[in-house]
Amino acid sequence: MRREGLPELKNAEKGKVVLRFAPNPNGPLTIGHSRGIVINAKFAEEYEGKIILRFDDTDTKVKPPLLEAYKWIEEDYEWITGKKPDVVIRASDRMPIYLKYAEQMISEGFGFVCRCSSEEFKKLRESGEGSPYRERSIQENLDDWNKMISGEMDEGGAVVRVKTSLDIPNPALRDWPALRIQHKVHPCVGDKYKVWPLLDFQSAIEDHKQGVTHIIRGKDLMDSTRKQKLLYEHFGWKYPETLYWGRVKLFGFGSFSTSGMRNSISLDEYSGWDDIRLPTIRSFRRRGFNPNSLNDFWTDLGLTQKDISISMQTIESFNIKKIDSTTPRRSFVRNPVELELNNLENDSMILKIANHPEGSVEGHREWEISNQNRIICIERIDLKPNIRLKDFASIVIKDDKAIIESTKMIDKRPIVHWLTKNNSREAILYAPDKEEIIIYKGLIEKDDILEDTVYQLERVGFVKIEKIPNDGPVEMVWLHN
RNA sequence: GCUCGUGUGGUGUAGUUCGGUCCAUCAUGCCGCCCUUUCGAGGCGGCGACCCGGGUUCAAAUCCCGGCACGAGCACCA
Repeated sequence: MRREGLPELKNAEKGKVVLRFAPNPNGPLTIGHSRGIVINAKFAEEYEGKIILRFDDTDTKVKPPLLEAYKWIEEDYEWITGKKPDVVIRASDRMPIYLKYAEQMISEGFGFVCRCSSEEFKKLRESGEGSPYRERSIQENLDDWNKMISGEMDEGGAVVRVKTSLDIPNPALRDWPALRIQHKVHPCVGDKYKVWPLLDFQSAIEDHKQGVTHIIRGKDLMDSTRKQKLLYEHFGWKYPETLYWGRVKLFGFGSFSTSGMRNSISLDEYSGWDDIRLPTIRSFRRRGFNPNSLNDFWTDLGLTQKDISISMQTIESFNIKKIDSTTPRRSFVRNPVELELNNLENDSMILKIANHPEGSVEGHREWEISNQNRIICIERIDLKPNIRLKDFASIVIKDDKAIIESTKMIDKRPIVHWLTKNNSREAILYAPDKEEIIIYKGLIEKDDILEDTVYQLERVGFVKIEKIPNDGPVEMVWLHN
């Protein structure tokens, strides 16, 4: 039995599945995030469920939210899935809820305020001891809690912990921290809150409030699941089904973290979040990737807990399959050499060049060749005595003359792409190469090109034309071979 | 160190729940051929893997035991 696509969801009822995708809005989405979007969207489609886009923006210090990123992420999401999420929420909007549950936790004695420093607690945890603050009275805890939320207590002065058994073998789970003090201004809600929940707490509460039935997350969050289950037991809630995926590394891209990219961009090492060297969704979109190929790619990878390394070539091959038949061909001559056509059969003629060799893109371009218009350009690298100008004629090159031998295919000489000088204009192609951008200068067809359109430049590769200015060169960005 | 997870061809992936139909699937990659007026696409063929060692069994990728390797968590990040 061979399985196609994704595995089945446990305890999933059609129409009742609720999923969520929860990024940190400290930057736009990367190609790595797109896995979460694609997989969740796929499951939502299969089970007729809904997806919540939740912004986990409860850290103002280490990964401060970027105000613009909320909008960007919604755009990125929509680009990938072709639709909007069913629900969009921001954790920062829902602070009263989290604080209320935190207080309930303390009042009912399964949470406590711990005044240990992180170093102190680390030592205690290692030796299997509990915090000296864990056995204080509920009233003492509540008093400290009020100092925390009023702003009386300094950052680092205390955290709220979820009380667990100290006998749990996994040290990561013991008395785990749920909320901490952060006085820094939040770009959305200002300085209203002095205490912010940590991911494990905020996410646990919110998943319950939203009725999330299935969580799909990275396996680095396995201990999060375990911590949250402990919290759910305290509250008497039922924890969602949970699935995990492993780490994905993209060959060809170094390790990019959102905060790292943010820093590099602020240092002008990159032109912006859509810099063609960056593995962001915005960059992929800019370069002309088809979002459906991302869907096919991640679905093909499926959902495994293995840590994997993927070649960009694999993603690209999915994209080629998606776009090849609908992408018009054009001619781009790098390092052009001018030649004068000789031996024309007619004084004037119009060449019809198909937009696509298989005809899957309708139409053609018309190139005029005449006695007055007989200068052509080919790439310097193609400068050989006997070549064939694609779709036109076999020629012999002598000095700067291209002497037509025949318009018929008379032998198997190399076929090269070319242009008439009259129908050409300057163009620049920007291609990412690791940390560099390689610039190719050349000539492109003057007519029949459109901005924001993906073309396959014959014998070069797929590109997107970004700008066709009135003056100056056409600007193009590299997609792939 | 403690805890958790993962190990199928170059890269991914199916099969592992209920052992036989698996001399192991599919994709990508690489090689060759065909087709094609692109170094693209398409077609055909080929290459190449069950981490290791024991055990159970008529039979093990699949079950058991023991190693090994890799990754993650043990943050007042997400």
